[in-house]
Amino acid sequence: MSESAYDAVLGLLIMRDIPPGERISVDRVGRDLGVSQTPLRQALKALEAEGLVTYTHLSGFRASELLTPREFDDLFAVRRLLEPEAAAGAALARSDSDVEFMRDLHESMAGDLRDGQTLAYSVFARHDAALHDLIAAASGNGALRQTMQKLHAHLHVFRLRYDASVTGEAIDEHEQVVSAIAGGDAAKARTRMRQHLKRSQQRLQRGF
Amino acid sequence: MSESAYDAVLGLLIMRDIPPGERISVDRVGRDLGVSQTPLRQALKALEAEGLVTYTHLSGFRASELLTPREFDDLFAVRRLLEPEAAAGAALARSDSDVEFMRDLHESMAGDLRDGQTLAYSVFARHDAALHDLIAAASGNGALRQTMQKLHAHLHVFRLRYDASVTGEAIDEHEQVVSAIAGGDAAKARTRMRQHLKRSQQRLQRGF
DNA sequence: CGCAAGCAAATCCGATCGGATTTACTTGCG
DNA sequence: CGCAAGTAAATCCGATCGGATTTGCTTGCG
Repeated sequence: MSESAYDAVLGLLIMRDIPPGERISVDRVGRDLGVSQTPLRQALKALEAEGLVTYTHLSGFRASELLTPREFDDLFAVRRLLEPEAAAGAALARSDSDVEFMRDLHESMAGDLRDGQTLAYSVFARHDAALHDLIAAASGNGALRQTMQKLHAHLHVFRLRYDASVTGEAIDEHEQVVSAIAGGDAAKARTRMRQHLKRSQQRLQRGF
Repeated sequence: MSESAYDAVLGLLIMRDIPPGERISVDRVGRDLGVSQTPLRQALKALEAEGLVTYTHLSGFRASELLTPREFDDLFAVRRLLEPEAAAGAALARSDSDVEFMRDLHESMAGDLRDGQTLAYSVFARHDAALHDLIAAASGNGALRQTMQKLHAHLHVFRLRYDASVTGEAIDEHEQVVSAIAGGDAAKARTRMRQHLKRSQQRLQRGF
């Protein structure tokens, strides 16, 4: 039950139902979600360990603040260290089903974009996160994957720029990365992921 | 109070008072530590989020298993991605007090080694973790530092090889890294950290 | 002697209570 | 009218309760 509380609060944070910086009253949120304080406090402590909420003694929990421009850059600097290597590793270690899942995800994104023109950023962010995690998983390095997951890069970025519109560029770059992985070309996968992150950062930076 | 419970359980895990894989009874440990179940379960949930304990519904918590050889290699692969960059960043961004703290720590380690000949590995591991964290902090990249902290590399390695004896090599390598950082030479700091990690991995691997 | 069934102890885990602290509002005084 | 003091409501947070599940032991049967 504390697990469902974790998911519920995570959803509230992602969708900005709890805005960044706002206090999280265990009493109130517990009543809203229909869970008691005990499991909710466990969930909030876990979210604190992941850096998504902060906790102060005798003052309670509050949602983490939005990333500063500096923190945004730092986050992408770490991503640039990790993810190109994940892509390279995936190119060497991927299985057929890995590639299949990536192509499915990519097709789903590309299809949505063709249909509706403006793909809701919330949908894109979720799919994007899933694709990057798939690549990390395909690398076979569990520690690398977990490290990337704990960054919660997509969550932080979405909170920052939840009104962003998605250009087709990101989708194109994904296609480039995925095909390099499918082809087993580690060097190409690495550089294309590096390129994707660089451009993605630039796109999101407009608007700071 | 859940914070002190967190620290207490972390200590039990580090010192193998709770061996890897062993069940953690909330009742029992709570009584031993003199804290109640509510804060203890919060602490355990946080430790679960950090990967140090696992949790199964209706079965409770248990201490994470020891690293497999594969996981050990994966962990060091991630460290090799992160820490050389942290060292390079520290060389560029370090303050005088950063360097001072590093030298103090290093001197403390070197001094202990000269005196007692065989430095207890538990002491070394703690100081080593502190030094690596200092370097990460000096880089100025908070995301990078947090990412390294969440790896809990030193904790996992210590649990694996808690009986290891420390050679002077590690201390020497630290000296090399710190002096490169103090000198502001980013490239040198990067390669020396890379070297240190490589050798450290090799040293610890003997005994698998 | 082996195995299964059943019972008792331990454990899990959410709900709720109560003391302590903080926050917000109101009232009264300068 | 402004500010300070006091009070009430909300909140925090650990302790404890009770129902449900698991685990380990014992007992009895084949």
